[in-house]
Amino acid sequence: MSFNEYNPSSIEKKWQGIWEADKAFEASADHSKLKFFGLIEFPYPSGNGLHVGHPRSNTALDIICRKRRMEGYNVLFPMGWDAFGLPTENFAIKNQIHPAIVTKQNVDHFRDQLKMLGFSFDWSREVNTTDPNYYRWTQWIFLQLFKAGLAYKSSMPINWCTSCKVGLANEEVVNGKCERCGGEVVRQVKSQWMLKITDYADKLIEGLDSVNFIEKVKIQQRNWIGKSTGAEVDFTICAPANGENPAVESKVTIYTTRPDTLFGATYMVLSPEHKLVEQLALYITNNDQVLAYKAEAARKSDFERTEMAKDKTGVELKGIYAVNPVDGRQIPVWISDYVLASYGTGAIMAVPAHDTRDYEFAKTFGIDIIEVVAGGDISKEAFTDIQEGTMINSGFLNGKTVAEAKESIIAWLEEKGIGHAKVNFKLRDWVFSRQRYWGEPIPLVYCEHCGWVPVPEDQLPLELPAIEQFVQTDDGESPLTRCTDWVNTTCPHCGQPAKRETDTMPQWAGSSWYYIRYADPHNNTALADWDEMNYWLPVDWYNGGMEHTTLHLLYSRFWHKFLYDQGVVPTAEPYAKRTAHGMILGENGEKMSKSRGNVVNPDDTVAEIGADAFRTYEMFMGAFDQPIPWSTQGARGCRKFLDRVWKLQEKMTAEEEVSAALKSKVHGLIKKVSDDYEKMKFNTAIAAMMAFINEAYTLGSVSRGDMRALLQLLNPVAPHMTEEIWEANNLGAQPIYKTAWPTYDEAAIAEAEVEIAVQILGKIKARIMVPSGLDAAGTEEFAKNHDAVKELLDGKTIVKVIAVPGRLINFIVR
RNA sequence: GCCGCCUUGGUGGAAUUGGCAGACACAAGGGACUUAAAAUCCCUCGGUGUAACAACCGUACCGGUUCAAGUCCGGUAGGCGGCACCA
Repeated sequence: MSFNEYNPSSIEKKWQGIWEADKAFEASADHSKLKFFGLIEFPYPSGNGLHVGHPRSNTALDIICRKRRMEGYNVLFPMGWDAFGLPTENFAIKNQIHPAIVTKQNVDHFRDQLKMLGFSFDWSREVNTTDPNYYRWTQWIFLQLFKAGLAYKSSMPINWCTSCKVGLANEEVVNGKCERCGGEVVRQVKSQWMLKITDYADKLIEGLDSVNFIEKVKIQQRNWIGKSTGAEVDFTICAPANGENPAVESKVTIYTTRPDTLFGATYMVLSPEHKLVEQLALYITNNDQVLAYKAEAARKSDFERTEMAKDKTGVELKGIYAVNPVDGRQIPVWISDYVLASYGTGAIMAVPAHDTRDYEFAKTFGIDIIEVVAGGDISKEAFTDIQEGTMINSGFLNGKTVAEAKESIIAWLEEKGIGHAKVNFKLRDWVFSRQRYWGEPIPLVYCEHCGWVPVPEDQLPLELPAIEQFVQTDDGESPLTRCTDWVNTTCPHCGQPAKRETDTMPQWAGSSWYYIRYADPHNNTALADWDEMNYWLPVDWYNGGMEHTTLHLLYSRFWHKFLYDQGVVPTAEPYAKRTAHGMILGENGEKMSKSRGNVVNPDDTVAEIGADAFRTYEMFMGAFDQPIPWSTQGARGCRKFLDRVWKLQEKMTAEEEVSAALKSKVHGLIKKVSDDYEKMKFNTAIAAMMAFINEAYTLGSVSRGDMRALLQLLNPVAPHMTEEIWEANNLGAQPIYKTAWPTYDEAAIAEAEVEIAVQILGKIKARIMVPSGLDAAGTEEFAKNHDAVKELLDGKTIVKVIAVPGRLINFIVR
């Protein structure tokens, strides 16, 4: 019998055709079967096409899903397109093409590339966020948020990208620059739609306890939400500062996490934007200075503010003072931009002895430092330890620990009615407006009489009007404002003339719920049928990039939890399990980018070594969760491995069963590969298969049974060539993907003999073969009677023996 | 500054979680086949050392626990990621 050369391109096309014709990977409607919903982040179809990073995540979950199907699960492994967004719109502006056309071209290209790689996606459930039948439900969800009071319009200062001319969420600002274009971000007051994600802060933290996310993701989400417990305390502010009876008294509430240090508060700081600064302007004797400082602070971008974090600046509000409520002491009031208007109450009590920032500030401006927790050396630095230390100089708190003092002072404040325990979060509400064309229109109408009125649900989708000019207006408004035919409408409530909202939703909108749509992608009456959601949700395994931890992953958890509270979805969490892949770097070890010229194109690699070898290398190159540089040579090595698998056909005997010579190896391999796939240790699974192949070549032959096991195990990684070998040699009536995942017999794994190390005083002196299955006593007995060991122990007195069955024996001698 | 992770041959990485460090590859060197090259196959491949063994050293560095440490504990240095004046 002679064999053809391994020719990936024809084999891969052939099997992709068969899978498509057979609808091999479509999820079944049979809800009686156990389900498995595997998900990878659907890509943004950029004009550059797929890069080698995409297939890392895709192949990993493709392996898991192919294995699950063979294990008998009803598997849903869908794919779609997160297609709204800026790059497409910018490309459209530059080239005078409608973004919808660009999107279609890009999607077609991406789809071809993904199909080329042989992923077992259920293409019948493909979704596209720019499809009106899809974004109809994105709009519908927004309306539910609006009706529930979680969407509001606000003219708070927002992050404004000077280059994209678009408002950004906090999450989209990286080092003071726009996450997308790298442009300068400044604070600008704009009227924007906001979503109250802060209402879900606690639920988003608590929910983490119920899901199986990698720890890193949980930690990052918790830090981002930034829950802190402390107290709000009312201080009285008096003016003028001279005279026995102040003309004005007003109340300022401060937030602190250290109410225990109240006796150490020697001054107060307001953020420059604090409203009291304006209200008391009349009494502030150095108001010119104050106004100048405010103007300077406002001019600084957030980035500049952070850059200057080390040097504390500020201005004392002369002419007024605050009263420390705990002892009636008069303390000065300052404004400084180290106090943020957007966190807590925008005002703090400053305790320089026990807060590093306050300490720096006090040192700079020569303000009193009063130690109230003993244990540090406040002449050198602030003492901020809360575990150690005893209260001093603190009246009724003296002698208590920090924790005890906290409790007492809060009780005292509550009794006096001037303070209470308070929880704060770093998480900010989500800026949901974009002054852009290529996004979902926000389905609201503004009516002079009725205010903001939702577009009636039966009128959804509210489609994007066809326009020709996609650039923003000169004052940074959405291009939709030019489309007066569309903007001018009637109020759905009172019927009078009204205007549509021209802002669109951010890219995160469509991706916040797409996994739900996969359960029932063609539904025209609901975002998905309840029974379908009830069967498929939650997503059993979601793999993606760490960069989405505080963006997409948090946003979609928020939407899901809201929908759950509304009774729209059946589960409290969207994703049962979350894993993350490491980034693939260029061959020079740097991040792949066009400007660095180190981008590897999957098309070229697949043309050279085939999709199966490409997939194998993506999984073999290193630990799945670590960043790894690409190596063209390494990829070729994986092709060599598949060549050797291919040529193993020539070494196949007529024996149908697993061969006696390889029996323990085959069973061991089944166990190893099965376990490793589940742990995403694809590199060691493939290494084990390579070792098995090497063993088979050394032996000179394999049985048909040996080959079956190997091909089944390798199939999820290299699905095309394994099917081809299987079919060409009639190894089964069914293709591999319809066979059951191989099982192993634990007893069969054991070899007759195993090599163990013999140590004397912990140093390896010899290696001996011992019968397998011996316990510690048996191993010791056997070893002591072994000639080589006898020789080693000759003339020595054994003090102690440690035997680890199957591994080693250690003689402690004198 | 805070939180988290990491550091093993020339390179990517293994090591059943405390039990034979360097699996499996890549690169390199040598050999076979070939007129030659490619492909393929075989051998060598942490360091010192030896004719070859032996022996000794070796998982960033210093110290500790243990019969036994890449793995656990304490400290130091370097790198990566996230947050960053959040009171």
